[in-house]
Amino acid sequence: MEKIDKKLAILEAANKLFCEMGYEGTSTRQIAKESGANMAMINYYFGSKEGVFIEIMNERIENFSAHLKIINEDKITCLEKLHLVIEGYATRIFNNPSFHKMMHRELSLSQRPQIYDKIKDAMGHNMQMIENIISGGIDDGSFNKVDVRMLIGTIMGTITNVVSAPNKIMNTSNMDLDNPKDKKIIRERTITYLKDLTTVYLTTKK
Amino acid sequence: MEKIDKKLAILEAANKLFCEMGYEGTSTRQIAKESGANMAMINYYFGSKEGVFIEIMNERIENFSAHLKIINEDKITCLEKLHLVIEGYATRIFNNPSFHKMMHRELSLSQRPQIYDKIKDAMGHNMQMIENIISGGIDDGSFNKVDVRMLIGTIMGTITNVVSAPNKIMNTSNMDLDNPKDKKIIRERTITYLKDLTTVYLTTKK
DNA sequence: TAAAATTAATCAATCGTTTGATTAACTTCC
DNA sequence: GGAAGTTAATCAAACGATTGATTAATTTTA
Repeated sequence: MEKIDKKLAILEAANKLFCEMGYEGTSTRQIAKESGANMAMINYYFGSKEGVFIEIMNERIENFSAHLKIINEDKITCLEKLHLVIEGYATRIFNNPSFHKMMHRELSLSQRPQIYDKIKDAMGHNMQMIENIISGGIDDGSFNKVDVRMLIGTIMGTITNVVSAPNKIMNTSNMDLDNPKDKKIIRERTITYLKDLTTVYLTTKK
Repeated sequence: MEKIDKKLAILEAANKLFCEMGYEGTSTRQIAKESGANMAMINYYFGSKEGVFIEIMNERIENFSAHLKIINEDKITCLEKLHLVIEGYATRIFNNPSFHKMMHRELSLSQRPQIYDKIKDAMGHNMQMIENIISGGIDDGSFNKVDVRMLIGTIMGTITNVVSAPNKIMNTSNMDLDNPKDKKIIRERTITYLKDLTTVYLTTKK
């Protein structure tokens, strides 16, 4: 036997290709070539091309969901909690923008039901957690009474929008999220803005 | 003999299928079957499958851009202008959510460069117009000094987010954007929220 | 009747998947 | 301890199906 990590190699290659080319746009032959594995290994390990996709998704979503749980237990104000969530959420997405784009692509296509449900569940879970934070602030009077789920949609949607078209936000044509320096600039600007927006909207006395 | 325009029939069928199944996920044979035309007619009229796609995109984007131009000439306050833009933008997108999703799919995949550039140009043009409105408000002192392009990203991103996962926003599991009644409820809630958000954020005196 | 529109048939290429054979490492048994 | 048996891993080749595109023949239109 040569290598035992061929399975991992396939997952990594497939992940990269799915992000870049999309699911339909990636062939099993490309995955095999990129990973250095034989084509048959894909079906041998994962049953099918879709099996590879599902495994990648499951892994990522688990990993993603785990993060938010910690914040809600800290003994800090609701606004500080929310700002921690924004920071964490933005950091995660900016660290892997292409995967985040692929997730939304899957969500908007709603072809593979297994994946579709998985993503929606994960997103729903995250939303519920953020909703608890904001609702907590409203209940104790520190936040204005706002449309909570819409505000969550704003936070997520703004970040997604920046990630999918960073140059449109930055108004320059050579910003690149793959460049660490550029990425940091864009991410920090996004976080600063979202903190300001939520603070004003949630705590301004009319 | 049925004397309906086959060229138009192909465009309509392709548009529907591309929205539902994605570009790669749609075959020329499906388009032919759905439109009632022969497969060869697709290449006869449009040269290629991609030719069909590009024609659909060009048509839509032109149509979309035309709308925003009117508003900026009205003799109303900047805030009223912005709210008109929000209404118009939301209404457009909610009237054709599947096309809007397809546009973002294309944008996130950046495969077909011709299409990619077209979308980015159109979006950039729209953003510039909205930016002028908000910047105008900031200049005449009626708006706070905010991160203008980020705020535009918020408006667009929030709407996109609602469209791509309406049930997550509405916190119900049976909302359907294809149902006119549901669509109206979701759209109005989105517009109301965005008007409130922008008003508070732009006009609150600190 | 010439041009335009439409058709069925076919093209080479590529798709995801499956096959049967081979390799290397570990178990079992005498 | 070494031959025999068992296992998972890997491979090249081929599978049938489908892809987008093209051909050549036919029909419709003007």
